[in-house]
Amino acid sequence: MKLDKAFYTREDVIAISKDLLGKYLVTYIDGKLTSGMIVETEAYLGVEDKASHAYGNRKTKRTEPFYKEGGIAYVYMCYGIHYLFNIITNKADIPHAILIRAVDPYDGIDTMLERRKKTKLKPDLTAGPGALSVALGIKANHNETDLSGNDIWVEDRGVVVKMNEIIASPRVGVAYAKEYALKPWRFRIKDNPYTSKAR
DNA sequence: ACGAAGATTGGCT
DNA sequence: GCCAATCTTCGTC
Repeated sequence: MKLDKAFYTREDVIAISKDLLGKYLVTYIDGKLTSGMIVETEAYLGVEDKASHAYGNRKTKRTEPFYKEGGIAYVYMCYGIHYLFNIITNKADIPHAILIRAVDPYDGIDTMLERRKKTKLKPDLTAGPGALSVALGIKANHNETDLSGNDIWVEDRGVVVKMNEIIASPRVGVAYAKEYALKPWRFRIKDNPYTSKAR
């Protein structure tokens, strides 16, 4: 069943990041249903987190979604090429976000292969935030999409991920964030082949 | 196999 | 201008 608003508006973004592991990210875009089980997430703690776009309550056009109530998508372009899909959490004006880094393909694998211009199902189909967005058809116009709508949502399909199957590690690509670069706010499911390269 | 570089937009120093 | 929450391609070993 679809996760409701109450799931996203909780205050503990780290707990939500862990809870999202094993849930299914589903999109219905361009008339095609695609989905995958979330296997890797990263928490961004907003105001106090130097790696976050919303560090220090930074407010720009780009960061506007951060200040809305949890349960919407934040899609932004990185390196001018890739769209990264994030979920905004917590209440309005508290800029927490969770980056979805990898999913394990489930529904609509043919569609995902087509979008990624691949012919064979390999672990790189949806490993990595940029690849995942392409596979699921997520683009810039999906920024601020309400996750209780019918375009993008997250479902609980009864998969249980045990605590000892969750690996916490430092985030990548955020060395500039000083002490926050080392915080173990990246979560993945142990031994899942779709998590992006181990570090 | 692995490492280096390129693509390209937005926001900050 | 420069750098970023990245991925792919190309060159070399």
